[in-house]
Amino acid sequence: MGSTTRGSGGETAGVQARATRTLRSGILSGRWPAGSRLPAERTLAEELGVSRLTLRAALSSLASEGLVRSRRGSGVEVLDFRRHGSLDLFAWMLGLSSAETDSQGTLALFAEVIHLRRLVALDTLERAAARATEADLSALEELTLAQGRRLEDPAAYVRGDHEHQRQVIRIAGSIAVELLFNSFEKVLDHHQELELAFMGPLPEHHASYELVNAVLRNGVTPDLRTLAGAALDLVETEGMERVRRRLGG
Amino acid sequence: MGSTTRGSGGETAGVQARATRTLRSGILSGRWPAGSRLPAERTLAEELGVSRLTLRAALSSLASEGLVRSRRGSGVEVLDFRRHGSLDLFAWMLGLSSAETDSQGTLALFAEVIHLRRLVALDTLERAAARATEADLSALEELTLAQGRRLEDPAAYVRGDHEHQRQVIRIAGSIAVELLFNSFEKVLDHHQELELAFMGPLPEHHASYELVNAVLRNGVTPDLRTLAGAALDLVETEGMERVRRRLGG
DNA sequence: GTGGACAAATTGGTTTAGCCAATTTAGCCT
DNA sequence: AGGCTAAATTGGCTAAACCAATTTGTCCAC
Repeated sequence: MGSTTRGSGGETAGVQARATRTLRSGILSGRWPAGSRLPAERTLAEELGVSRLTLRAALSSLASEGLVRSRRGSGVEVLDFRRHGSLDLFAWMLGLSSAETDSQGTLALFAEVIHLRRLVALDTLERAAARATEADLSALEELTLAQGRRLEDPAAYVRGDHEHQRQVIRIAGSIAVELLFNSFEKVLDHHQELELAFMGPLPEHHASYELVNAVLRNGVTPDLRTLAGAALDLVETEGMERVRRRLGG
Repeated sequence: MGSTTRGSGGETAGVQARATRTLRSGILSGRWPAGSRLPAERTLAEELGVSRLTLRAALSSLASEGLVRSRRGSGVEVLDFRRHGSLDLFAWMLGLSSAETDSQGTLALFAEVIHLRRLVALDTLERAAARATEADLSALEELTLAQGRRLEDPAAYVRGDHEHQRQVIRIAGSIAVELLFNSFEKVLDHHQELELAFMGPLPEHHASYELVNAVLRNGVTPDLRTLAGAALDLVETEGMERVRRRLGG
């Protein structure tokens, strides 16, 4: 037909993606509390200014995220994301608290991810040390060298650091940990400035690669295990202190 | 038709759900390798015998699971789930390897989840011990009593055990760990018989609650920490041995 | 031949309209 | 009241069509 029935105002990218974000925010922020029911599809579609089918595609995504559950004839029930959600939700939750300049909430969520990462780090390092081949080790050292060339490009350095971590995880041979790391990465990607604050000065951070590579090459003795654990605790404490300063001012 | 997959994270038996499962299986099994492109929506819809819009709803779910990415004009790209997937995929991966009677793969995946759970268990227990109130403790003891009444109903016992674990996590106050636990639960729900094998005889398992509750009540000293860690390792080793026997015959 | 501009074909994105199926609700009969 | 039936509500799915971005093919100028 004639003129396009485009919604008023600027659209970002994708009507469906926008609807999904709106609904997800509404659920995570408690606007639609767990146990309640969303408005009927036809109503909700009109409220959001999208067609019913676009709305349904959005609901389909939310359902696979464990946020809602639809039952024919009954309606769309809002689930308790603490019981049914996955870690990927953290990225969105961080986005919310950040938008409201809720530095306390942001800090707490960020700290949880960092802590969880630390919990699996030592075990993963051990397993990697037990399985690393010579080719693995030289590949890691190549990544370390590449990181040295990115000291002036923080964004690239962070990406490279993730790649290094992923490589260690692959050597360790745990698909579960790698998938878990994907969730971490989504969170950290949304708050790169916080991760950079956590890392501290990049030259110092870059030096720490040598330590990791040495551990992987020489294996982990029980004594070294205790030592490495303490070192990781220290990294977490000092890093979060930097993040706190960055957020609190 | 199919067995009714109950509530929580499961999928109902609809046309869209079936299409989603088909596509997800195809991707996870490597039929459509990472980096390749799915057939055009119109083609794929006809192949699967669904309308294009139903197919799109399925693709929408897969996209939010990190399995595919569609770009207008270009097509639907299959992503590398090891780089973009979340832990929730484990439930489906286990479903696949089980269907092919691939007991080796099933065992490896199950072991990974158990191991990951053990990695966060001790830390969570410590945090819970540091924060538990009197009300928390009596609530846990109530759950323990309820478990005693379920010794003859394994399915109910497993659900109750998950509830107990979740309660400890809530006391510990970590949303991240609770969301992680949701992913564990999805996996374990799909293989309840393996979790029951892991647990061993229920009366013995039920006795172990007393230990956990005692630790929560008395706090965790450094000595106790080492001891509890060793105990958890033992539980993992013995439990997986039982699972291995169950699978291997 | 080579390179680039440009049109056509391909492909995902979205809307409208409508029918089917399960659930809920309201009213009726006993 | 209590229980059964029919209507209203609500999600599930399909069809046809058009828009927008990308890719591909073609043709012309050099």
